[in-house]
Amino acid sequence: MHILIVEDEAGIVQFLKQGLEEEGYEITTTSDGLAGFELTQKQKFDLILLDWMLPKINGLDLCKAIRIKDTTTPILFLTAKDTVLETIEGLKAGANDYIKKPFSFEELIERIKIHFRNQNTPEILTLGTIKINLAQHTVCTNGIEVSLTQREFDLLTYLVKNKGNVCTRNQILQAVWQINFEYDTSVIDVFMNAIRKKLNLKIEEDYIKTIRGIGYIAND
Amino acid sequence: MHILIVEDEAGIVQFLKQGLEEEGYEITTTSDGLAGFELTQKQKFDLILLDWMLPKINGLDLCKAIRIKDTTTPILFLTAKDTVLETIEGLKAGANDYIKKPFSFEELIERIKIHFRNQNTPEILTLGTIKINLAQHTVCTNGIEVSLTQREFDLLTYLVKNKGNVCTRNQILQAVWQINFEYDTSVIDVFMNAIRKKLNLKIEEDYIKTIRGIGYIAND
DNA sequence: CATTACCTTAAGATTACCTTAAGATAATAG
DNA sequence: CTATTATCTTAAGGTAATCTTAAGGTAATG
Repeated sequence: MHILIVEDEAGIVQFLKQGLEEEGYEITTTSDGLAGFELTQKQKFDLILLDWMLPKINGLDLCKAIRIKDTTTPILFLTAKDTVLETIEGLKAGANDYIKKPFSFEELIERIKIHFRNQNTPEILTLGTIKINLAQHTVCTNGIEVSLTQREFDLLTYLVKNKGNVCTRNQILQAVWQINFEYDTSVIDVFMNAIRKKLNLKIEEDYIKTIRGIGYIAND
Repeated sequence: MHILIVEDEAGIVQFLKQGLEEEGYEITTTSDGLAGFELTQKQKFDLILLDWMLPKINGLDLCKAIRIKDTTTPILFLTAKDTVLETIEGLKAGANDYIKKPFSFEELIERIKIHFRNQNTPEILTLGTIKINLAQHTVCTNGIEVSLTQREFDLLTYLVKNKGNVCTRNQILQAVWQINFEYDTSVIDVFMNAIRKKLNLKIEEDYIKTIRGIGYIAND
């Protein structure tokens, strides 16, 4: 679990980083809002801790900016601005929690954990007659096991997890290949081809549809 | 959205029920923990507000009991027990938030909304009987799916997003074609034609009207 | 009635995707 | 540590969908 901390007071950063690392989280820190924003656009974090008063872009605006593209990553304010109005403003900006300084580290941990609690995705994903068993790392179509390579498996899983929504090529590259920038490659095509072959999907057969110019979509 | 309130102080119940109903939520209330538990086993709520001190079963135990079978429904504590230790205990029992009395009703609303935020009602744009589903990248007219190409889709989406406002040809070129300078082309016409054909729009039919000399306007 | 803007169609150009194969890399076994 | 194998990535040719251009027709405007 990778947490981004955007905070400019070195002491607090140090305190948080150390404490959270002891809890087993991977931590990235930055001290100004602009750098924080750029980080969030380049890579995906599992959770973001935000101070309100920050150089360049303040926490509130940063929160809003992140939420334009990303509506799911939990954002927790951690700030000395403690009035009700400020709290409401923070939450309205898209934050998931608003914790006032001074705070109990123990409580912070618990409030962070809330957001990781229900990330245990079901063990078996389905797409029509295709079954993906995440625990066993196996894929069956019509009851017959099909052997997929790692990348094939990851790609298929990603599409199925986002069943019903278009996945853009860039989103796929980010999620499956961890390539974070605009990049001209045709790997996706090659793997889509492999998957379709192994699962006997015709292109017209709509379990996985190509959306020209955008990406792909999985659907039962 | 259906909220269960488990709280034994009649005044608070009344206050919450009324306020939340005004916000458009459906409210069920009960004043003791056991009844609350039985309700949760019988029906599914979208969110649960819990007091700590309750007759028969206290809020903490109730929370744990609910979490045995149901790990997803958001549970919010709303209690006068305000120490850090109690907060942590509440969160560890499986609650999603812990709000201390006295609380601001406005803040409560925001903290409730957090949990409904990503119940992603798919973003659907409409224009009369035409529905555009952005996530699925599909367009339906009178319930029948119509297949549009990328450009057609972008153009239609742009017009519908600006429903009620005239879009000039230059604005359209900028938004859909990323052409930023005065440019003599008739692509727009070609695509408008294609869209109208595919969606069975007559020119007199006013979902999309031509504003001669200016551009186009979409309207229900 | 002349002019202008828009509609419509079709053909050529372009782009995106599919497919295959070969070279590069990583994992595994000898 | 090297050989072998499996997997990943790059590259390139083919194909089909899509986009753009262009040109003739039609309706609106003054």
